[in-house]
Amino acid sequence: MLKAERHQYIMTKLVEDQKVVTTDLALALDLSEDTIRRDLNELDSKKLLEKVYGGAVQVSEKSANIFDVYISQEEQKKQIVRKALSLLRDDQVIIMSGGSTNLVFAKLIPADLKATIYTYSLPIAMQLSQHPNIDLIFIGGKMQKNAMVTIGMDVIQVVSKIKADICFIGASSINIKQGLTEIGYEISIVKKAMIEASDKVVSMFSSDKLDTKMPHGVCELTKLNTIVTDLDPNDAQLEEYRKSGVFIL
Amino acid sequence: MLKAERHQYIMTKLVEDQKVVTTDLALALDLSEDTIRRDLNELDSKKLLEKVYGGAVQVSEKSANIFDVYISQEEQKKQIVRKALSLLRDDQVIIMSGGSTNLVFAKLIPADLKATIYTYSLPIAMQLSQHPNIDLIFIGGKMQKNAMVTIGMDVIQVVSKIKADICFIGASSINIKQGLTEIGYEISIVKKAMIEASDKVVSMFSSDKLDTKMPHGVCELTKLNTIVTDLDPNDAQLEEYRKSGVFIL
DNA sequence: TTATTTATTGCATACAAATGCATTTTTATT
DNA sequence: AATAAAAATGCATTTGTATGCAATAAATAA
Repeated sequence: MLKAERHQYIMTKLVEDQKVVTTDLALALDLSEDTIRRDLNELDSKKLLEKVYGGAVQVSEKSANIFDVYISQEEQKKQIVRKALSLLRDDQVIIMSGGSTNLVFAKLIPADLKATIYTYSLPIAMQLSQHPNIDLIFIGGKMQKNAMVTIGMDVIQVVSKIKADICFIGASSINIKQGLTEIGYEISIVKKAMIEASDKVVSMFSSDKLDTKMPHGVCELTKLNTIVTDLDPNDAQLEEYRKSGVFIL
Repeated sequence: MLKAERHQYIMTKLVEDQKVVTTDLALALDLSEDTIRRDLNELDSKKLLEKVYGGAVQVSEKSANIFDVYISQEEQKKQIVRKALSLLRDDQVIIMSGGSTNLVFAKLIPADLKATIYTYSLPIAMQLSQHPNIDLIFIGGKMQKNAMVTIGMDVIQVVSKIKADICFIGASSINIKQGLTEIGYEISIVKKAMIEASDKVVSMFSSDKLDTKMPHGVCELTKLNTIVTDLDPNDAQLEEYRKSGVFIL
């Protein structure tokens, strides 16, 4: 009896009885329990069943929701993005980068805003697809799976053809000298293209990103029209940024 | 009796009665109260119920998430797609359309499969972005927000340049004369392009789609290599489809 | 074909999990 | 505060599991 046959038998039995017991299978198939256990582990790793102590059961119905995106310090981020809502106007063409701050922003966009939004972030697109009045365009390409954004030349090509009124760029790091910097090269390129494509550039980030740097430059501070943080615009921490001429919300 | 079964029993009982009592369960399952308590504590730590003095009660309804995608008759769909898993091979280039059946399929793709998958469905991309070994390419364009898929010329252009080994197409309707048909014109066009781009065409759908029609044609039955339904391949309902030469899984 | 490698299987052994019982601690109720 | 029920804790026993190893079967190369 081939292994594949055995697996088929086990899966059939599992559907019939909702469960299988290691010892029963060993008896029925005339094999050692070891072999059965190895089979069950193999099927488990393929997510075809769930191995449990003594046998296996069908894959659990609940299937943990993949679509839950955890947002750290959501309250703080809400405070930031609420300020940025004042920058929105009807009929704008908007580009949004990824990042959890932008995701929170997307959640809070008023239901009556009519606008066209380009994004390359999967969670942001999911969020905006719930919005009744937004024309949503997803910028396709190869997915960077952990960040759930598309990257690469396809993205650059599309972005560079957009003529947007405003773009909202998340920030990994920002400081006076280098301006915006990113940990990933590819993301930095995409953000450069976003900035070129937009009349107005807004960056939202929490204050712990201030005065930090990453390897890949995105743009000088002077390219930014507006930055939005959790701090009061007059906060001492923002002194140098104020001097650079960027508008602080 | 496996522990998993017991937990299942407890959860069922909990839904029926809104509560469970330690001593009753011990009696009903013929186990010591200690074991029941350990079970209840375990389920509590998994947030599946709330342990209280003397037993356990239901956990308060968890908040509905925007990202929750409701799948009707998920069990039936699982049965369908499980059959289709046998069509997957390492190193295939795959195109997947949208639809909840395909979403269920995406969930069940074994973790060790290495493949490249193109899709234009947001939920499917979210799902596949969790998969460790799949190269995922999202096909961008204007979002059709209710279906959470991209549509339009951008999609067609990308799809028509793909050379795929296999495509998985959801079906709105299928019948002998017209073959696959769709309610939306744009989706029908995209699906046509998918079929052209793929060596092998697979369509998965539940049997209630059989012998129904929609306004926009996608393809004749003969263009399909394989169809997968919840029915047994030899079911009388599939008689005419068998005659058409399409392989039925 | 034969030789070599690789995968599969069963066994022995050490290890971990599950369970019930006795005992102590905690909790709810009067 | 007193009491009875429930829960926690430590322990012994049973049962299931992981691991290395050897024998065998299957696949691949020469």
